[in-house]
Amino acid sequence: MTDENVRMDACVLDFTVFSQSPAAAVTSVTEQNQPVVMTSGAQVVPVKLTPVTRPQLQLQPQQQPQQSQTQPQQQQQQHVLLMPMKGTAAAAPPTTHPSIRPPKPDSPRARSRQTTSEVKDGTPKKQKQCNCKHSRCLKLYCECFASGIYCDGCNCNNCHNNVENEPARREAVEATLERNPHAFRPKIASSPHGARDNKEETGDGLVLAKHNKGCHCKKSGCLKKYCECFQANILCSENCKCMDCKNFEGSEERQALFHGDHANNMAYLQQAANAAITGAIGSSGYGSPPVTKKRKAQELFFGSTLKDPVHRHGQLQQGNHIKSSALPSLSSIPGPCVSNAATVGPSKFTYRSLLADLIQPQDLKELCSVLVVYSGEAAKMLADEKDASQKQAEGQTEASLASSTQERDMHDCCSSGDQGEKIGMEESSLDGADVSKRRPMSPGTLALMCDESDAMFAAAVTSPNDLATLSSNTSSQLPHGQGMTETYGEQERIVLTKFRDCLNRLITLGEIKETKCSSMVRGTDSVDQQGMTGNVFTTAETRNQHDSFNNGVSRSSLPQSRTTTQMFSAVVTTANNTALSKVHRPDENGDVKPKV
DNA sequence: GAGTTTGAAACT
DNA sequence: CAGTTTCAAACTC
Repeated sequence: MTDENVRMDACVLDFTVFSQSPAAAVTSVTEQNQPVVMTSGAQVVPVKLTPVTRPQLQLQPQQQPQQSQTQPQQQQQQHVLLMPMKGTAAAAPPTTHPSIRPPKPDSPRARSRQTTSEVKDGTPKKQKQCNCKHSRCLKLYCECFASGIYCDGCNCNNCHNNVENEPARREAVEATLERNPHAFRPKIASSPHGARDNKEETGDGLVLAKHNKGCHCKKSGCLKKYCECFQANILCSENCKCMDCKNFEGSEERQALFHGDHANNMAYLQQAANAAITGAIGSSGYGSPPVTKKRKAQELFFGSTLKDPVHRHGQLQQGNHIKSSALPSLSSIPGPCVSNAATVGPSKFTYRSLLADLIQPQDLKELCSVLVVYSGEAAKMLADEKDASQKQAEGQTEASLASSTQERDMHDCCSSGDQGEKIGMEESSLDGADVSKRRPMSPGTLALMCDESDAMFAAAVTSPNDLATLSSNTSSQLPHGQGMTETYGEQERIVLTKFRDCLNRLITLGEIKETKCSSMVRGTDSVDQQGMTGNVFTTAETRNQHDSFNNGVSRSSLPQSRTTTQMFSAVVTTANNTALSKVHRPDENGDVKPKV
């Protein structure tokens, strides 16, 4: 038995850490400093669960030799069964970062079901329970077992996935791992480190992770939850061996499925899915009595008509390309593209994010600028409050020097082609005496200021004066010494608070838009699909409503970012009345007023 | 709620 | 490794 690593997650066991050094001891703790049990062999690991998870299970004392701390009873916890790994570190998936790891289904079948069943409309719901009858919940058929947790309150028969049958369960774990050392590893590659490489947000909010093994769907078109990819809300990838796949970006069937209000139009959506699948099957001939259900049938379609039955997914664009020969409406969609109403055509559904026309790149830029300004203001405020006398003692010379230094730093940072590397280089280079000569900005501020493209930032800060003022406001007011960390914390708190306000407003806008869209879908049987195409707010009614957010100004006369801009402005206004009311705001003098 | 469909897992 | 069977969830009626 080799060592294995497990990282605690708020809800489920994250097997991605198996990629870490096998010898590395697990040192993770829960938010409540709950230790992670880390030994060889199958283990019982206490895991703090989110409120949606199951009630706490009893631990076998002998199985938690390192668990010396008493679990707080008020905390709902789940004991995740650590699976023995047999030297699988080499083939482990990318590592993840706890802070940015997205909600990830360890097993698409198991985890995504949990996710979707637990949280709906923001209301936590009880975790799905298995109904195993013949597997004793000791095979991967069992969601609980596959998820590495004990069955608890399930509807299973002859369940052995519990503490009482821990030996049997352990055997089953080992047997499973013997068959497939990666059995308990996440099937969805969702490494944050590689997030920018293999994951990205599509226009409709879909996360482009990859299923490690890929699905093998034949009949569902990968548009039903039978499909692990679909269930995990990811697109099929080149790893998939699915037939007649419609779960690729640009797929109008998929867009039709996702279009509209997910929660309130499931029947509609499913009907759309069925129509899409049925239509595709009919056109492809797959729906006709198949000679065999096996994949040999693929060969019948190869080159015969329209379908590449194997690799017909968006990433490869193979299927899209082939299918487009029969679907001219899609033929103009180049590569992995975001759906475009103009190219899809007036009679086709096209899904777009409800926020698609609310958020523009320049809005993000402006938001960053606003937050940077707030960061500077916060620093200034704190500096004034905490260290007024000290700052005066230090004199203006040093402050000026630091300001100019910081200005240069920021400019260098933001002029760099690779901001991330630049930051890293700066951080590493500041290990020595250099660090004492500079006044580093708050990490959050640095991230805000540097984690955006040069062009965006340059556009946000339209003049060198702005840049200088920003940088000086951001850091030059900071006192030296131990107050720095405290200041950073407060600085980041304020910035994050403002950012949260922005997101809340964005959510509100999206919800309103969503409500309008869904009512549109439900309210009429003859939905103008053209109106639904590309922009869910292209009907007169919704446009008018949307315009209400623009203070009555005709949307056609507005930049599309207007709503977001107003949102940011509202945040600024709010902040003026709250946390930063005491702060001398540069924009009051018109110097560093955010471009919002 | 029963029956069917589906595809992953398990098995041969 | 491919084909077949088993299994439980998803889905349909």
